[in-house]
Amino acid sequence: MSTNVRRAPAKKALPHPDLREIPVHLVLRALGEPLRLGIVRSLARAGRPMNCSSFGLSVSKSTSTYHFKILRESGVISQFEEGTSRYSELRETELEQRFPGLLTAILATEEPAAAE
Amino acid sequence: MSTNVRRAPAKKALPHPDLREIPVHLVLRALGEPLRLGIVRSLARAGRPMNCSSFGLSVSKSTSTYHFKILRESGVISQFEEGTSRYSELRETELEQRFPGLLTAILATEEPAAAE
DNA sequence: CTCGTACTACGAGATTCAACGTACCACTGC
DNA sequence: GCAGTGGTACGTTGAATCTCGTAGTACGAG
Repeated sequence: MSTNVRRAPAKKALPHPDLREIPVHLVLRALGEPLRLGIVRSLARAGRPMNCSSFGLSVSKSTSTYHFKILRESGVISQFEEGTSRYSELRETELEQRFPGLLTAILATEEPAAAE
Repeated sequence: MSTNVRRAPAKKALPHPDLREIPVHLVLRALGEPLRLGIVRSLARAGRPMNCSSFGLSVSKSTSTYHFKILRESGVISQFEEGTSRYSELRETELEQRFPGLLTAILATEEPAAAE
């Protein structure tokens, strides 16, 4: 074969809701859960997509999937698959446009000693 | 008796949590409920204490009490009794100090057609 | 093809939440 | 005193939420 960069990593996007159709109380409810808020904080700190398994959450795999799904369905994060793993990313810009200042205000809050 | 203004209305305050001890996820959860968010919006629009019964909520008395209690316990509102009724007030200034920009950002969101 | 990795979907259990009715208390006005 | 108003507290019920285990899919390495 010509080169060794033949195959791009196959970023497959998953379906995401249109943020214009998300009422603010859904976002608040999604972030009103310590575990999910922690995920969002990590994502914001990282500033780039993160592998689901690199959060070091202390719950089972199926429980993580559940929380990531809620975050995705409430428009807070977007996810795409790359190879064998799934990456999550904060929809920071869109969120800022839809709910100006909201995410910033929440993230500015001090952390209650990150669950390690 | 001497005069008819003898008795001041007897503003009796109720116990409220110290906002410094409220983690942000509690506030988010409290506001992540449409009915409670509606109450907070009304309070913000009024800009002054409101009688519990003047919200015109379409739930039973005991349910209102329940939601007001949650808002009070999560530090969002304060309540005091005056005569025979109880008034609620947004803890706007304290909230702004504890979580700068948060309440503003939330209230700036358009309302999904106020439940009438 | 087989194995291991990374994650999902489904079903089940425990806990929490939202709504209600009833009973009750404090105050007002008659 | 007695009734009415405005609200709480308690117990209950149904729904939603959170958690997990199991089974299964999709991919990459060998």
